[in-house]
Amino acid sequence: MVEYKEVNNGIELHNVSDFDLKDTFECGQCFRFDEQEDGSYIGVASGKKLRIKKQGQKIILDCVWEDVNFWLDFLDLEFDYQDAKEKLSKLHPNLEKAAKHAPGIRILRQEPWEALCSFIISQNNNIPRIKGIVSRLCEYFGEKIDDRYYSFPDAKTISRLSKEDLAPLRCGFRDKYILDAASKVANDEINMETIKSLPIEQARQELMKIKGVGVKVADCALLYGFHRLECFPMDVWMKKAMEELFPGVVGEEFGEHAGIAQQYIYHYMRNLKK
DNA sequence: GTCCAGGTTTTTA
DNA sequence: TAAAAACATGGA
Repeated sequence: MVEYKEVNNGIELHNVSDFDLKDTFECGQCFRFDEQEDGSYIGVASGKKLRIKKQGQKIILDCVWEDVNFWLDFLDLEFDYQDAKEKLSKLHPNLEKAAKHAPGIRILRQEPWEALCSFIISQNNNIPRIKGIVSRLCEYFGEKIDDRYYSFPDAKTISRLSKEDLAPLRCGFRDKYILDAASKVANDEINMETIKSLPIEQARQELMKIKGVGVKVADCALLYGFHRLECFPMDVWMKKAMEELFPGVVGEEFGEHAGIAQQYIYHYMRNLKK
């Protein structure tokens, strides 16, 4: 169990291991946490703002006291990643290598709608531009938290917009996909609550009713937005990684925690290229 | 100017 | 049915 106490500059966490800020926030799973000059990260989730930093071995949260449990959950700090890593590492030597490359990754529990919308924007796009579009989406249509930060606009808000309204986002052809997703979620044609407990293939099919959502975007939404760890999203990087590092292996073979393996591998592959 | 980016849809053969 | 091409935008 993670424990915490109030200290002079925030809330100090105890009993946290297998967690690194850079590994977690820069492994490609989220687009709304940015590193600050002092090495801390600031981001927003569910309309709440968090500043988080490492001080020596200690993690310090800067947030409202009442939100601590929300952030512990969001950061997935109660899950035993060491155990998961040990089990995954036994499956393949290259998976062990990948896990050691970014041992502090945790799969964030992002909001379903935000994850879905973000990964619709991600298609045929690069990460800096995805972050820019998501940032403008929040700035234009989210609710103001302070002078610099905004919430992620909900589906109902976006469903009332037109392509013209979305023009300043400069998201290109993805505008119609965002609007289709927003209207289907807002009018309950697709129920996010229901999807949470649906068998994985049915959940995938539900999300794929949205224009612009194929298998990969659906899997990303399920893994990052619904915390369905059995999902193993395959993008161009993962396809390359599987060919080169795991010939003859398919993602399902990594089992109930395949999604965690996917993050280790994705991050590892991208850093190999540099 | 060309190529490419955490894909998907549409068109073509 | 399967393989190309198109899709907006912007940085390299």
